[in-house]
Amino acid sequence: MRQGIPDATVARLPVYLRALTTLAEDGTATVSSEELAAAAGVGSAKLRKDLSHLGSYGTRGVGYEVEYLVYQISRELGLTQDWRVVIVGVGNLGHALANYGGFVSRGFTVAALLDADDRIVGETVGGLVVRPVDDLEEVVADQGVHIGVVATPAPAAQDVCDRLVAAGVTSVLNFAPVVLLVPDTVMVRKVDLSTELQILAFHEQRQVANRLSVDVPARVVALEPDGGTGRAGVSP
Amino acid sequence: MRQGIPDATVARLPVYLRALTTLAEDGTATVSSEELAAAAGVGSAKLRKDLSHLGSYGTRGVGYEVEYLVYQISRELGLTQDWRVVIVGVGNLGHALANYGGFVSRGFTVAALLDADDRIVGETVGGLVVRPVDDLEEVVADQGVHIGVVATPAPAAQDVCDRLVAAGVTSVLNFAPVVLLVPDTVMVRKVDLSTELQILAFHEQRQVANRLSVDVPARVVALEPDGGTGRAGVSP
DNA sequence: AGGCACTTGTGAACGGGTGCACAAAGTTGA
DNA sequence: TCAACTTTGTGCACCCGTTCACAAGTGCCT
Repeated sequence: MRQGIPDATVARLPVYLRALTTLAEDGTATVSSEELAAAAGVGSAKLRKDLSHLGSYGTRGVGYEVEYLVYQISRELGLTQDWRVVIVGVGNLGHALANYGGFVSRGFTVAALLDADDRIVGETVGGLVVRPVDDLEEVVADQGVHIGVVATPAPAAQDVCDRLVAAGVTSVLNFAPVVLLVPDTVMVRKVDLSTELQILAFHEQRQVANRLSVDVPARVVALEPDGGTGRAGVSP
Repeated sequence: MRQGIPDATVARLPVYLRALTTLAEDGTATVSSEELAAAAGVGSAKLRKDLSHLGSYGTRGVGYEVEYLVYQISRELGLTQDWRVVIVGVGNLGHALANYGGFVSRGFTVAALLDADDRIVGETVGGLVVRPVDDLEEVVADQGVHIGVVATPAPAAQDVCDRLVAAGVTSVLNFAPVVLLVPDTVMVRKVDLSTELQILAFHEQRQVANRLSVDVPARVVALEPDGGTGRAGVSP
């Protein structure tokens, strides 16, 4: 139970945490798995199983104490300690990240902003002065940075990543549209805006296809309980 | 094979597409599953299985023709048509999105930028004049918008989403840190920066714990490395 | 023409995650 | 105290995705 929380569960814990803090702000003291699951947009069984991986923090017949659960999830995610983050690349996205309040409120501290462009270095963004990217190694070492955020243009990303890793960073959040190569001791997560849009486009296209096939003899459509890939009999 | 491409595969197609266009720019004509898989950061077997869902587009003994595969994936993702996108909320993140080149290059057109703040309305961002959020319904209808991007603060997100859906949008990309409720005919994808960081923090924490326990008899794991948040001895 | 080297496409085994359904455990009210 | 009710925690069956391993197909060289 304590041993090894499934990845899928870990990925959902922040969602639960968000829902719980909202509930706490509204003054809710306890919450049932059903309610919390609804707020988080998952099934109640899944939620209970997820939480059971952390321990037995609920009370049968009652539910979960909001504040206590917030603490337990925070602790499990490692949010009770302060993580220092360095953001490399202060373009449009870097600006957004530097000004994003969600970091600080969750126990993350932006240790520094770095950029290779002389025109940006020296500017103040989100309360921090942008420093030259050459300070990378110094910043990571002196400030004890754990997490690197890569928000550079694609061509610079791998190089920046290499330097982060060499300097001792073991987790990287990558916004650049490239696949970063790292030693397997380092964890990389990628966020790609255009990828998300393309996935949406795929489903849009399929929906459109479905809509068009509505007036087609219904026989074929009915077979697929799964909502149907709809592509009934279309041959290329 | 033609019937219903798995979600996991769809999510990877944009990655393959990116790798392929890079290869194409470098003048590569054909590529093996091994090479392409390496460039995309996945296993070669997975890549082949993914591509096999689209059809038999490879040549045994040779590999895949880059340009042809680009076309096939693009078509499957629906990128051969132009999708019109409206971005609601032109704060830091909205700015970044509006200026992001990756949209246009992939067949997405930003139809309009909307914001509720009078101080921002009228500004020109990424070549477009920001319009008041009241124009939402008009924009969606007149411009034939398919996809809505929600980049508003959390409190406004659900309302904006409702209006998008009511106006006819069937896909939503949500950057606000809330779970959007939509009818199940509408598809929502969520991108949450702080969620990603929290997942990294979890793995960081665990790595640190592992490092510490290397030279310690394994039993001691139960100790809290966490610098005394107080609640150490709480028993249920 | 025939063998060799290479690469795709896929059947089959495997593993992890999801959802159901229910027993266990706690609460409330009489 | 006891019975009725609520809600958690979990065993189990199922499903989807991943990985392995290999037969089948293709080009090249002799």
